[in-house]
Parts: sequence; structure tokens; C-alpha cells
Amino acid sequence: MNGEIGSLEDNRRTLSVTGIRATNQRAIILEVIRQGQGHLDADEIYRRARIKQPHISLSTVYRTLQAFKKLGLVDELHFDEAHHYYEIKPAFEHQHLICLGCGKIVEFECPLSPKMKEDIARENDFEVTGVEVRMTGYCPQCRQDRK
Amino acid sequence: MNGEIGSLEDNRRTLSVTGIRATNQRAIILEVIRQGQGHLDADEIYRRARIKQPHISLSTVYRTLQAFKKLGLVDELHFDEAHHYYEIKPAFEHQHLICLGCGKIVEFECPLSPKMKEDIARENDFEVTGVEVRMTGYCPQCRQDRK
DNA sequence: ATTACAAATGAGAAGCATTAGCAATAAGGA
DNA sequence: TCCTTATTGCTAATGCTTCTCATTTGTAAT
Repeated sequence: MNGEIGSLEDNRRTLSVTGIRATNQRAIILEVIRQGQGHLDADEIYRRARIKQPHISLSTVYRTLQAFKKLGLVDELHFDEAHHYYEIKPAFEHQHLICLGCGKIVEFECPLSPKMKEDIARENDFEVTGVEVRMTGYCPQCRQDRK
Repeated sequence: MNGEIGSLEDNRRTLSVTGIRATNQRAIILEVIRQGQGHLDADEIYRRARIKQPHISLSTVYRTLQAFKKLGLVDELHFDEAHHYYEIKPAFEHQHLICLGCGKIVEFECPLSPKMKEDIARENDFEVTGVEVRMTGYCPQCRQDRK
């Protein structure tokens, strides 16, 4: 019962393994991000975390997010220029398709990016550590609404 | 002499054609961006514009940049999350490779993106209007320095 | 040229998301 | 359990961008 995947216990264990202190706040934030299906911004994470622990502070959310990012637990995404979004580091590499109408985000796999990465890296003599592909457009629904 | 490509006169003409008022400030800002080889942020544009017209206001820079973006004269890029960068709308589609060490930005062409775009659009039933590929990594020099 | 009107500007204030500072608290090993 | 030190919460500060509004300027019509 206590100790299932995704539970606070489990999250606390995850944190211990990484070497940082396993605080309540961190376990809660990790839980929120895991349950949130990705793509939450700091404020939304804050709001959800407060339901579980009302006194949690926004600073802690930001600091924790930075820590998780550094540990490689989460990825930071920049869909628009005003916010950062966070998602659990995904098992498979994927990219994002964003609707300019409603903000909906669709994930897709992009099988050619590994080859692309190699080519570009070789041509420019770079060591490439990350590839981000972002497409923007309109989803079926929003296309309908715009007529 | 007055009227060469890229001159203030020429920029003023460019503006008239687009339908917005051809003010001094706008001509200067366009000149700065054109001469700047792309990848300038608002503050840098402001600094350079002030050399040509000391009283120009930062607000005007921001407003003008927004206007240019809307007109399609410039592209707005988000390399990091803190700034926006602007470049003259390029004739050929290209992408960016960013060095995490020194911030250097290399442009590269990415010939597969059109096909990719189509595939993704069809699969998700999206109308895709934009594709942005961002790679991050380390340039030869920074790789050297890290040893 | 002159005029009239809307659009654009300058200067500073306001708005946001994010970060920093610091005293109080809690985690984890001895 | 006690000690040390990382972490937290609160608040103030920062930095980029946008807004407000009185003044100025471009433009098209006279």
C-alpha cells in the first residue's frame, strides 16, 4: 500500500538514490509532476502541491525544479517565452507539437533526429548534447473554429 | 549614395511598402538588425540604436520589434528562457546550434524538416505553420577548455 | 504649403516570472 | 539522541517586457 510506484514513499526513495535529501516538499513536487502528465509550469505545480501541503513555498518549487533538472529527473521545456514547463524525463525521446489556438500540446516521436544530430555534429565539429524540435500550428478543432 | 541597400533611405522604403509609418526610429532599428548579423536581443538593439539616435526609447525598441515580427520582417528566437533574440527573416529556412559554453550560435540548414513536417502534420491532423529545431552542445573551443 | 487626425514616441511606472537573502527548521549520519 | 548542514519559507529584489499617457510626428487631404 505504501510504497507503490509513484507514491510518496517511492518518490522519497527516488530522491535518496540521487543523493539529495529526501524532504517532504521534494517528494510532493515529484509526485505532482509525475501525476501531471508533463507540461506543467511552476505556478501550476505550486498550486497542486499546496493542496497536499498548504505551507509549501513558491521558492521551494522553483529551487526544487532547478535541482531536479540538474539531477536529470525532469526536463525543462520552453513552449512560449513567458513560462518554463516541466515534464518527467521521458523514457523515449520525443518532440512537441503545439496548437497556437488552444495551447494543446501533442507529443510525437521523431525517428530521424538521431541521424540528423550526427550529421550536424560532424559538419560543425560540435559535441551535441540536446535536440529540441518544436512545431507550431493549429489542431483540428481550432481550425474549425477559425472559419 | 543615399538609397543603397540597407541604408536608412532603403529601410524607410521597406517600411512604407509594408504599410506602417516610416519613422526614423523604425528605420534605425531595422538598420541595426540588418547590420547585426542576426541574433541580437532587445537590449543590444537598444544600445546600438542609441548610438545613431540617443533619445530613442527602450519601449520603442520593444514595440517596433513586435511590429516587425507581426509584419514578418524579423523572426523572434528563444535560445534561452530569459531573452528573445531577433534576426532578419532569412531567405532560406535554417535552424540553430547553440554552444552551452560560450553562447556561440551556428546556423545550419536542415533539409529533412519539410518532409518531417508533412508526416507529423498528417499523423496528428494538424495544420503546421512553423518548425523550430534547436540543438545544444559544445563547440570545439569550449570542449578544449573543459579538459 | 497647411491642416487635421491617427499613429507613434519617450519616459517612467507597472507586471510577471524567476531568483536571492536570511533566519528558522528539519534530514541524516555519528 | 545530538550536531552539522542542507533546505525551507517568507519577503524583497531582479530583469525582461508591456503598459499608460501626454506629446510629437507621419500622412493624406485640403
